[in-house]
Amino acid sequence: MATGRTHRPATRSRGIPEATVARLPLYLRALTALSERSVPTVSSEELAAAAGVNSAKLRKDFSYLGSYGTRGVGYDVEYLVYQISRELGLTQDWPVVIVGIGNLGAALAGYGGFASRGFRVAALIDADPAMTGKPVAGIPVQHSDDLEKIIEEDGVSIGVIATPAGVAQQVCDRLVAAGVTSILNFAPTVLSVPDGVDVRKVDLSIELQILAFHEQRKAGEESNAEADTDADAEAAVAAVPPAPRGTTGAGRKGPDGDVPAVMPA
Amino acid sequence: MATGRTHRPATRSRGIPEATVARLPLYLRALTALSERSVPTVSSEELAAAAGVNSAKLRKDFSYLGSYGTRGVGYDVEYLVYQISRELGLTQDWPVVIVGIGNLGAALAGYGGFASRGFRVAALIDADPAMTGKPVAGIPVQHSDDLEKIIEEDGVSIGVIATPAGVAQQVCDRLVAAGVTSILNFAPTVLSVPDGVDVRKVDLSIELQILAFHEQRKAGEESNAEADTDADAEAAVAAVPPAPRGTTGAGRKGPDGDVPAVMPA
DNA sequence: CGGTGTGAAAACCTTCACAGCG
DNA sequence: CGCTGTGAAGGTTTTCACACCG
Repeated sequence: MATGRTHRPATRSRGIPEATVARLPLYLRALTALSERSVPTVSSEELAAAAGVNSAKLRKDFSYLGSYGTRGVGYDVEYLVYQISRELGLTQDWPVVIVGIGNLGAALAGYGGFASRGFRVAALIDADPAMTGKPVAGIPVQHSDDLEKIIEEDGVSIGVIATPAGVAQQVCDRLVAAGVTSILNFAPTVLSVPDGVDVRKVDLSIELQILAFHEQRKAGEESNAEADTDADAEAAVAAVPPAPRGTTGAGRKGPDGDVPAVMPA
Repeated sequence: MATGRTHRPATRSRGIPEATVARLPLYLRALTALSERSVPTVSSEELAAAAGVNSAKLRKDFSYLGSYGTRGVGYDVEYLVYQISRELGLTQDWPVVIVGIGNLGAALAGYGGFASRGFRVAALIDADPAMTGKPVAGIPVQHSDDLEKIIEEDGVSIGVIATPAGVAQQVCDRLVAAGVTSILNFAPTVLSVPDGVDVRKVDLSIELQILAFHEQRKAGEESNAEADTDADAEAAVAAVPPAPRGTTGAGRKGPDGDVPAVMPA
């Protein structure tokens, strides 16, 4: 997902796999819940269930961090919470700026999960002068003219972009120029950034589209239960093609149904 | 990510890899932009750049859909838009319900990307009676008592959960019982669902935590280029730890609280 | 020539299954 | 005994590099 540099060419063993890093927050959340209920230890099986993964994966993941469990017993909850927090860098707190205070920005500003886990909303920034000074989630919105100043003064290295797509790249450029090196992008655009800057994106409509894909698949399946869709697909091969422009003879697949109909322009 | 069943044990060739499916929406967006600018054709190189991936990957991805390009030329933009839309199931439109109309729910309701790409917000649902009837993004909020009725009447199969974590599972259960088979979950909880139901989750704080991890890594790197974080980490393991304990001594909660302050390397 | 489509290699991730420790 | 930690196997994804075609 990160557009910037490739993470760790894995010089030697110390590199924790990306896939594992992406799951650490999940484990952390589950552990925090256990900790709040004063549960002292937990087995890989139980923790895995709480985090929604399987236990072998969880143990493998933890093995990259070190040997923090006790055989025959499980993991010490408090201790693991601390180790994972440290690994994720959450024992220090990260000032974060949120740029673009529309509904989404406001939702983010008020999101409890931020403040609780090592992140501090250092500033809310919006380009609309009418917003300036208005408090959102208890924090007064500042005008984007001051973006650079805010970032430098607070030593902000993480920025969240919740602006319309049209201005996302220029906001991004300003953030990066001011010293931000990690960006969480909610705008539906591909951001380009220099090497060394990490970008992660969250795209609502992409997630829905992926669901739609699977949903469609289910719908197509429901007539015949098991070893099925194949015959279907194979059969359709020869039938469909609307031809890119010239010839029809070439194409391979072209699953269900017709061609024309929908699709705007 | 999907908690439900495993997607297609790949009985035969018809399965498009998950990783590819996840990128199709990206390509589609880039293509739509080109289409709006009336660009007739595009090469894998150009399109890959616009979508933020590399061209070999893009060609591989497209090869799973069929041979839709023209050698020496590239891809026909309109044609590809259509093919990908069809593959993703966007040529039909999907009614979607959004449950939980706080800031986030409101942001989702107003998100243009939904309506434009085959999704139709069929209903906004909230448990707060004070919200009932209030229009958000032009759509009147309905009370959650009517959830089942709404879903059945509109034939909704995709639900979005934007409620607080505490009620997410029960909302999920009701959605599923009423016939929803795909869920996009914004609440920071692991949902459990029966087989056949897909869940995707979007978690704001997880994304930030992943960024923090890389950010920390960068910070640790900048003094000495190579293996130093190693010694550091190794040392910390031996020195810091509050000991995996042998005496449970009940739980003190405060996660970060009592743990040694080390770390800032 | 320029650019697609694709086998084959490499990298990465997950799952299995069990040795070994507390 | 119960459960962790981990080599090894199996699967998936990415990348390479080049044959082949318009």
